[in-house]
Amino acid sequence: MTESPTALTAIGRAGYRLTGPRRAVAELVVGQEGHFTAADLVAEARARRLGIGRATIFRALDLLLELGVLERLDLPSGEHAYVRCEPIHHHHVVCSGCGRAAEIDDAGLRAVVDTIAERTGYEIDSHRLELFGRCPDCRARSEGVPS
Amino acid sequence: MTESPTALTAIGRAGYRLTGPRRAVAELVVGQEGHFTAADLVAEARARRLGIGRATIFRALDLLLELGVLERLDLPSGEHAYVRCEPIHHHHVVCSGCGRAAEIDDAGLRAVVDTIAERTGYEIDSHRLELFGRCPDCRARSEGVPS
DNA sequence: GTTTTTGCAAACCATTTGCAGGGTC
DNA sequence: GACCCTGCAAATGGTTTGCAAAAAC
Repeated sequence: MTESPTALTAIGRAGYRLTGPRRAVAELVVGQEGHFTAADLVAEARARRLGIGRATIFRALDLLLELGVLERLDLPSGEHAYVRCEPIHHHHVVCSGCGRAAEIDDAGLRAVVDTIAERTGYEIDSHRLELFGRCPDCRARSEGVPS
Repeated sequence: MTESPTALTAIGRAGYRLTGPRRAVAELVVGQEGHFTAADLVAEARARRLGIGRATIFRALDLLLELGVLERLDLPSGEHAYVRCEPIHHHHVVCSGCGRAAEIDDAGLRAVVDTIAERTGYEIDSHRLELFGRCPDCRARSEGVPS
């Protein structure tokens, strides 16, 4: 169940130095349940007295983004948050209750993108789909009362 | 071809006061070709010596967002930008060349969202799809040289 | 030993807010 | 005339940067 190796080996393999602070940030990231902000990590690092500076956390996040271990989310509120993800899939359903994110595969989206490209004449390089809702757990927690 | 009325009548109809600064911002917005940032408008307002403060511009943008005349985009860079749009459609293809955005309708997306809801068990409240690519004009401008 | 990385603090940028004066309905 | 809106300047919050010391290779 250790997912840290993914992040850590990615760092090493990419030719970046495997330093203490980076390990620490990777661990913090792995410990996050749902989505989280840079500020969350900064706070947690301080709370645990890890002695890691803001800047280092931001730099580590950038690195993890670049390696595809994390993805940056833009929440409806405009906040920037991050979620862990597999380096391949690239869409998430984010729970507005607990912040947890589920990864989703194509689900027919490619066809939609192709349709749009055709209709608009644009050559589409990239896209981002973000979905927001309530996860099964959060629904169960509140739906026991059917009015 | 005047699109200003849309924005202006929307403001009035919604019960907000139709003031000089708001008119001015609406005009600036209408004059934008592609997407733009709040900073762009601030700079332009200052260049034209309109005497409108930053705060007012931000407040006017919020208003236009609320009225559905504008939509906020999160560019791949993480920047916040705005585009004019019809109050109904809610997805855009943004040109990375000129910044112009085309609106797109469903194009099968609803089915995709339903599929995702079914597969993940999430109850999906909202979603955001942003596409980035090159518009026909920008493609034509550079594609004259087929290798 | 060389090069990368870190921590700190200051700088920076975008956005928000408090408030007195001015404009709109 | 009452209330909404504006400008200003200061506060805020998030992110970046410069640089000397420390760590990794």
